[in-house]
Amino acid sequence: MARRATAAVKRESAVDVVRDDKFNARRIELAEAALETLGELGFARTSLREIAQNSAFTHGVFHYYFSDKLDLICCCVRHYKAKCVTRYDEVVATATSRDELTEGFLAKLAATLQNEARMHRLWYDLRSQAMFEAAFRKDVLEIDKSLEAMIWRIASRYAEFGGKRPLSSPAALYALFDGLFQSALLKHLAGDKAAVPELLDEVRRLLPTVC
Amino acid sequence: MARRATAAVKRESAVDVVRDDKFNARRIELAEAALETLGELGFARTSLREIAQNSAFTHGVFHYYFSDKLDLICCCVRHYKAKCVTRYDEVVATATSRDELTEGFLAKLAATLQNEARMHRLWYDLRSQAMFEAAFRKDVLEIDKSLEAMIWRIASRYAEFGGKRPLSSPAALYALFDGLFQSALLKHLAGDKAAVPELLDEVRRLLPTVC
DNA sequence: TTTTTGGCTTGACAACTGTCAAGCTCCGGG
DNA sequence: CCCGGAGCTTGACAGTTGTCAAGCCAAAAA
Repeated sequence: MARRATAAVKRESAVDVVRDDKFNARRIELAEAALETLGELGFARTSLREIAQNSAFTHGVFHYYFSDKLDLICCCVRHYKAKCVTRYDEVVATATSRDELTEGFLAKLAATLQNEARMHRLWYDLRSQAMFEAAFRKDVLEIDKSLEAMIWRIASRYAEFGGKRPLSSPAALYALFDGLFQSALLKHLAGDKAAVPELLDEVRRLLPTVC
Repeated sequence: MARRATAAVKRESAVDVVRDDKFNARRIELAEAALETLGELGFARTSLREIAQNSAFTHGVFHYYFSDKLDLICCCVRHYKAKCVTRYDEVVATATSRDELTEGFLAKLAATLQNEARMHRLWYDLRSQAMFEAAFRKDVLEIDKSLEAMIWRIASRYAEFGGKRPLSSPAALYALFDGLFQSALLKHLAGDKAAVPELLDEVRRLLPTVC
């Protein structure tokens, strides 16, 4: 890990900068591979060797790019964040009416639940891990905040279309939707075909009452 | 595990019944010990030897009383259920007004968050595990249902005092409170002193608007 | 008393874990 | 062309894991 030390040096040469970019790119590549396996097996059952086997590398690389396993997982969490906190922003930006926003949101919600179930169960897994492992807390709390803000943007826009303001706090609103999504995800993974439509119905009914 | 076979036999002698009672009592005793360690370390980091070390027994017993580790954890989950799904029922039964119900509920909520944080983070951990491990799903879904019913009893009683009915579905109501509790728990465990009062404020504000 | 048996311990097993040193390969700069 | 080092692999390490057979001991059964 001499690499991390050079990164701290004030004046880096151009070639060092390039090397650091490559280094970080590989870190992210490895984190992405790790996310795949983590999403498949969950935190408790995922080993470095298993991650490596589902990637183009061998298990030794991870010690070259990460100080230890926690460092890798933290990197995974941070990378995951970037991908998910703007998921609904396009819908918010392009919708021109309440109905359009509603349908766009619901469609994205359903698609997420069906196509990215593994990534989301991992999120819930890691958020639970943060309750035990202090090293995860900072990143997890940050992601939670970002997700809360994302939900708030949707609700605000929705209320705006009706000339109103959301009736509850950002925290309560996020808790509501996150709770519903989590429950639907579990049912969906358990093979409950009704999980997705039930979630959509619930959200469709709820939106006008909270905003 | 010849024991489980005898349990299936139709006509048991009185002595066999006593033996089975002792057997089940010990199972629960071991499950309770396991819950302690699980609440301390979380599912991912808990081994049978660690559980045994925090109990009065040695690691071999667990194979005598449980077919494997999953069997033990399932037993833990089921035992946990019995202890938590009636937590607020006394408050519901004794309250004679909206205010009394509110204050009783909030007090219990705060006490739970402060004194049983470890058991609750374990619940969230195991619920996440259920998204990966099918063996947990049935029990977890059942507990979730029971908890939803518990919240619904509170809300119904609260609404009743106001001569109203809850404004949302049981599922949405549970999602809301569960989401808020989960978020508060994480913040509380992260050392946020404001987590508990913030949760209480939020719930106090929310109750009149949903019921 | 002797025998049996349920309840628990002990110790061993193979597999698996995170970690890391040593060494390989191959590319860029000299 | 050669050489150094970055990037990656290999193999080994010490420790831990779930599992389970063998055996011990006290209490019940004979």
